[in-house]
Amino acid sequence: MAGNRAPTIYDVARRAGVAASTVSRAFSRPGRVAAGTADRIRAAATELGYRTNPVARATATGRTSMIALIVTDVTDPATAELLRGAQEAAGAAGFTTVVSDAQDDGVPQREALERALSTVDGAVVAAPHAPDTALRSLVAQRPAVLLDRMLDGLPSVVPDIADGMRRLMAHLGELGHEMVTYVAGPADAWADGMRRRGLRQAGCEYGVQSRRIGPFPATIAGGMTAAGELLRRPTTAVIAYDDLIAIGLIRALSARGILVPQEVSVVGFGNVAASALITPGLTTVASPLRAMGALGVRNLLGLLDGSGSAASEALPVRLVVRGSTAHRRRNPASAGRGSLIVSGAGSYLPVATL
Amino acid sequence: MAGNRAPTIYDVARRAGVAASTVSRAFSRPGRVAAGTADRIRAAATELGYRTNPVARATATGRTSMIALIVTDVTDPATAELLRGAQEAAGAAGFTTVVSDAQDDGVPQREALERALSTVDGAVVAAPHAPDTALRSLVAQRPAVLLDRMLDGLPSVVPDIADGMRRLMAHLGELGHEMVTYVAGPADAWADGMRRRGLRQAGCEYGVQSRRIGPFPATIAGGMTAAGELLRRPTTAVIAYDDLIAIGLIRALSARGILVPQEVSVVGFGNVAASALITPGLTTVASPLRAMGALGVRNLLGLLDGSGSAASEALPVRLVVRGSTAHRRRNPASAGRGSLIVSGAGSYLPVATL
DNA sequence: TTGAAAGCGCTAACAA
DNA sequence: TTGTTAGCGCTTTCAA
Repeated sequence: MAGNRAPTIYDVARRAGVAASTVSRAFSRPGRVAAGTADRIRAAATELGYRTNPVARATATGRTSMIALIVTDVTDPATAELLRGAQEAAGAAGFTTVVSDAQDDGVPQREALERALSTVDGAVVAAPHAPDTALRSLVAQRPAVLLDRMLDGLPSVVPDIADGMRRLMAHLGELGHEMVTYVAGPADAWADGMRRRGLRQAGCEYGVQSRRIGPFPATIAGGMTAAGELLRRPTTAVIAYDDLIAIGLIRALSARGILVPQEVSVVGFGNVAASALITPGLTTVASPLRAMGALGVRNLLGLLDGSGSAASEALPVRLVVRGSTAHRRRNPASAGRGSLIVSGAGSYLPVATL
Repeated sequence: MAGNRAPTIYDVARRAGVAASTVSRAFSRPGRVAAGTADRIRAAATELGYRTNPVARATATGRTSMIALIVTDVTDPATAELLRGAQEAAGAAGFTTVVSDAQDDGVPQREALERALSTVDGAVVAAPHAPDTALRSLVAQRPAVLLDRMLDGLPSVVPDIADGMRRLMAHLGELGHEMVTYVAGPADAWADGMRRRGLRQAGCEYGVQSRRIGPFPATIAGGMTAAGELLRRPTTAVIAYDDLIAIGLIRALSARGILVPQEVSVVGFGNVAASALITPGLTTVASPLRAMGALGVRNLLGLLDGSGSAASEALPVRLVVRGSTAHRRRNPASAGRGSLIVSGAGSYLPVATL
């Protein structure tokens, strides 16, 4: 028995009666080898149980066919969807994915990130709150495309937030709301800036006023905190930075006896699984997460083989209407207890049909 | 300018005035080199911005310092926790993680899995429903440890299901339930068998009868289906195979006007995030997912460097009591039922405690 | 403790 | 179309 090590191209070459380089060609660029020869080689390979060794190939070519998926929180449901899309696209293109959980750029993770980065050809990065500088230093090391965030001229794939905001405003406007409160997410988040801008524009467009509270952390706890502030500044409709905040909001509001959506409508961004599970279901803007992950990878791959442009793309979103939004009440039934309804602003609302 | 390629040990060697092999030693096994020399080398390395090349090292040693995390569903919240724990442990040990989403062993993914497998030193596998044969062929290729599932003598890390069942039974028994219905998960799932066995044992121990319906898919939809069958065979307490089924059950039951927990108590397994979000909150058995992921990796690493045993370990679970369980009603108020529930929207049900 | 030299398995000119 | 021949950057005997 000739040792137990895995067979190499040399073993295959000997058995097929060709040179090792021919075997290499047969696998790395089929077509560059005569059909008959290729058949013999394939036959020999399967007999021997030969499998190409990606590591050896990588040393020789300098390309590993691996890409890093760098995220700040694997446990975030949105991240998971992004990952799935990215993995599918990578797998389809023959690439293996290394996922690195950078956990908000914590110091201990830095080393792991560096390690991961040095073995991949490029990276797809979903790090909504990472500091710009961190991203820049990352991009300096390897080609990368950003997910769910834009930065300078760096290639990225994002949802069309402005359009999402427009749909939200249209929806809320139809329901008779004349003013909405935006519960802001982390101040450094690119998405937060986009939502604010979208809010202003859509507000003009649909004649809906807006004001803002926050920032709050993009978590359920953050939303619960925000609810406190909301109580002091009544409103009939709130747009939360994301689903998690919206969920926290709904929970805290409900706990205090405020009816959602009867007294206040709440909407979010994201359409995470939990938004369909809570009571009432959350009306939200759904980002095409899976598609974003996949497109991010495809764009990165295009960048790597030079066939792609380093452009940014905004993918269409869709409005998912659930139970957390309702028509603005003319006469709040809950007059007795600390209602959230704004009585003022002078104007009586036109009651549209539901 | 000497080209823009990354510096190698040769560059460092020249600058430090030593041989390349000495530089190699300085990084791969410090201590095997004189302190002064090591200092010079380190200095030269940082000046040049040298970083070890993991790929080259891997060709030379045959070990990549990467491990695969093979899962069947990245979007499953439990999987995400497992991943996080595994990643932390791997990172701490200087290992990079490749995650492969095998998606229930679908054919197209097979190739991606093979690719991933051939670049790693070993694998941690969280594939609750994968066929035994798939696991065996996997383990034949690389050392592996199973998560949340046992198979033969393969090393694995699992939760202490029997104990979880005991706690559940004790809890339900205290609440006056004399008979529970177990809503089974996939028949081929190892965990399902364990739950059934645990159920029998704990039933004896606490004098609680049990019967079983199913199997059902371990999804919310599966739970909703199960609810239909449950209606035909009334019960005061149900133990679901997992949280997802339990959630589906609660939703479907509520939608039909059955009060949880007043008319029927429902418990699950897993303590996924959503179980705290639904109304009522789900009483469930929490597995130490993060710890399991981490331990799985550590055990794998032990296996790889020969310092570990190929044993299986069961980690302690804990009972999380929320609003979905209550004392058994003497006289079920089925009279006015249905009218009490506003399906999907109302805030009549008590808001679960977090 | 250090250096010289031979690989690891593959790819990529360059020739034939 | 195929073979020859250098590497890729690192580790690892084996000597010195």
